[in-house]
Amino acid sequence: MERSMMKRMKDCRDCEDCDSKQPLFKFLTPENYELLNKDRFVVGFKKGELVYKQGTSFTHVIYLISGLVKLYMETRNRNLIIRISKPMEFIGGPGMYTSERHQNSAMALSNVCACFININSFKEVVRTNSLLSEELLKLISVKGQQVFDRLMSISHKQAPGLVAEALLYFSEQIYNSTSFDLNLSRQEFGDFCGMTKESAIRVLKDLKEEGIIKVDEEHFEIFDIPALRRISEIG
Amino acid sequence: MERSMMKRMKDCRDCEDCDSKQPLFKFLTPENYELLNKDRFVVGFKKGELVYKQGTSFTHVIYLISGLVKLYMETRNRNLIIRISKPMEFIGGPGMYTSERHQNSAMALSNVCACFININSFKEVVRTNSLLSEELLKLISVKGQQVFDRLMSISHKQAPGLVAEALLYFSEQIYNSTSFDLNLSRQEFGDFCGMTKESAIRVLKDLKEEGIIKVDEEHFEIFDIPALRRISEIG
DNA sequence: GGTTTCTATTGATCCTTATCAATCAAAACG
DNA sequence: CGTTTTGATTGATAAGGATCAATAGAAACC
Repeated sequence: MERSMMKRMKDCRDCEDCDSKQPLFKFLTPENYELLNKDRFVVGFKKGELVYKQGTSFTHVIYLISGLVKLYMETRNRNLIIRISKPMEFIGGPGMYTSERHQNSAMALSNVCACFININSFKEVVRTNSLLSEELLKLISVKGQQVFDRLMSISHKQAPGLVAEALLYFSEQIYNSTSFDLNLSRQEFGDFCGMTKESAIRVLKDLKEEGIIKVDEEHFEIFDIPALRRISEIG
Repeated sequence: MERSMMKRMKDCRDCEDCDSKQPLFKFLTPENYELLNKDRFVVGFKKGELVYKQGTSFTHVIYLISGLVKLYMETRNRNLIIRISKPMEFIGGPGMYTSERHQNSAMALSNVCACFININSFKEVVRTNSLLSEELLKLISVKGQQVFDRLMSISHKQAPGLVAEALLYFSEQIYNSTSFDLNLSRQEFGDFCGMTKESAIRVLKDLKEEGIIKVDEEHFEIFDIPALRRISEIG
């Protein structure tokens, strides 16, 4: 395990003093903190390890302290990556308040450190803290909206638009830079775009030849953001 | 306006005695009812009329008393019908707790009677009633899950699977019968399936020729539910 | 070090679905 | 009524991606 991850886990003795405190938690009372702290534990995952699997019981709210995680759904034929989760986010999807089962799978894309909070404690806190519960409603609504937008894109845009959108997503939402090392294989990148890896590769090649991006193995560089935005918009 | 709609509107003097009371409302206190009742009003819509339009302010939670409504998103090229809403459901989508704007449009598919509840009153009630807010979390989570499932279907299944899924949806979720008059034009049916009307029509033709369904204008009859389920599953 | 395995890439081909155009019937309209 | 308009249907064609196959290179493994 990395030194930085060890440090984080060691520091993580009390949610109230947590280095990676979620904005949502500023609404918590001392009693809330105490309850959440009781059954809480921190787990480290290595790249490629499954954090949880579609269909298993939803026993813990999982809060991502460090690293990247892919959330994806599996079907007979192909996988679809719903989104990439980054530190200070909850992962687990909408299963918490629906079926008590995970509706998707989560896999570590890098070394990951995650905090597991007992689901019953969490729900109890939400139940007794109306500020928190309103914020959680907002949070779930925003996530829901993002899935809507994904649905619109995937059902209407074609390959170049989808790849451009994906590149903008990674640049602006995940890595906050026009230059980044993508933590996904080409297969996974295709799964994220909702197409085969071959199609994704071909579009990347076109974008390279047009001088809009540079790709070398896992390293991506975006030269022309406006062009990508244009391609993403026209679909 | 229809007689039945007149009756409903006349009867709708108090939410506590509402004929079409939402399961969610059993958690309301008398004070909650009073607050919701204050600014509440009922509106009738004729088939084809817009209940609200994508991009406008989210000023009211809209509760469907009678009739069917299509919720859809519009883009440059095509529309996508997200779902059909039936009586005793809230419509409005996730906009309530996100942007204060409607993220989709709603159009009456039949004569419709809907109850408009002031959004601030509604939020105030949710804020002060933890049972209700937990139920709302569940409700929003279930809707979110359904969008996920839609996303999986549309991104992976091909035309026959999508049409079969749509027919099962209308039969089982909307009309509760294997024989029904569809309130959608062929164009709208295509928008619901996420394809062009021509493609949808061709699939319907194939299903007719295989003896799985019968279609005459807007009247649909399903003879072989298991076959549809099979087609829907294999995609 | 040599073999095996896995991933990325490219080319060729096929399948699915969108697009375009034409026809037909029903409904709306003057 | 005849005319216009609208929606449904069918056929022909084209475009976009998926699939399959082959190759190359890198990484993993004896």
